[in-house]
Amino acid sequence: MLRLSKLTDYAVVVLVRLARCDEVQTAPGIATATGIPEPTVSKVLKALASGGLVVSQRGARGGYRLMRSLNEVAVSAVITAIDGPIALTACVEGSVGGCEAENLCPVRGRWDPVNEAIQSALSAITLADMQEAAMVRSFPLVLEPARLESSRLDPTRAVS
Amino acid sequence: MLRLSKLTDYAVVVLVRLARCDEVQTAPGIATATGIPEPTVSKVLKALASGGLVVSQRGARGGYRLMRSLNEVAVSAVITAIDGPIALTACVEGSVGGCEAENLCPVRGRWDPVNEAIQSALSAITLADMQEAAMVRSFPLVLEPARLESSRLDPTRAVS
DNA sequence: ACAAACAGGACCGGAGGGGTCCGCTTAGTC
DNA sequence: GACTAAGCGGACCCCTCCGGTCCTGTTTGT
Repeated sequence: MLRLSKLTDYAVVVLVRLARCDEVQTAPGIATATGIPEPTVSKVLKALASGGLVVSQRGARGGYRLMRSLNEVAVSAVITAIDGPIALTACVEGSVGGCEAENLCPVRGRWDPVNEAIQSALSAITLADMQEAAMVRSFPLVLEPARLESSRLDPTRAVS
Repeated sequence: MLRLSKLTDYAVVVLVRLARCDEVQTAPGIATATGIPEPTVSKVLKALASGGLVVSQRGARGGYRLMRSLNEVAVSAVITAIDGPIALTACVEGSVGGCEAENLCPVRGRWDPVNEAIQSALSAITLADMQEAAMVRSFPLVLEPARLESSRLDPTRAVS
């Protein structure tokens, strides 16, 4: 299913929310504004901060602020910040020298072109593009009358 | 991490193995040839058969045969056969009307362009491409002396 | 000094996937 | 026609990972 972690989804919401003004916004404030639980918002923001997508202001009256504007942030950057490096992992990931038949295994390196293709695809899409896509979905009555309803109820609204 | 299921990885190995000859090959035979446990090979082949990537011959002297040649099979087809539709799922997948703030939620539809980009990227790569990439990795001494070793030991050999 | 807010880690519960097994059906072979 | 090799479909378990929460610092404005 090529599942993307839900945290990454939250990250996009938080980043878009952060783009609404230039001043710092607190994690509790974003939580109430977006409906995402506060601890989760905090967790997401920490990851985004360490990923260089937002800057944090500690102490009282602190909060977070966008580092770059939305059209300068690629989706790949968000995914990398939340989920780590983008990779369709082959074999057992994280196990150092775990596969005993490494030399015989015909899989080694096989997914590299796929990884590169996905990487370039995700680098070409910015958060501004995603925001625009969401905007389109906000006016389904005009553009695509049947789409909102079907997509809301159909969990298989996948691309393929 | 954009994790891809290990079963899909196995599927590629199995398909490449199947491409070695036109005659039917049994699941136990492929299991011994690839080192993948026999029940798992069987499971993968079942999924590939229902996905139309291989055809099965039942009964004694039965087995599996490729439906199309490797350069006619896109990676997206394999992923779809094993893992289901390709989608970076937003919100809670499978829950019908689970999100109570659907109209307010700014996420709805946001990932659509990303899904489409990934879909097109995966459709452009065939198993023949992956096989070729694996072949390059088979001669690291000539092409890239340091690559085999580093990639073998480094679980973070991701694209980004 | 106090309080508000971030930082960093520990922790837990549930869902999903890897992997296995079993009974059934099909179809060559002797 | 019986036997057997092989696929078919499903049930099942265990383990890992992720979502989500919490707690204890540390920083900094008031």
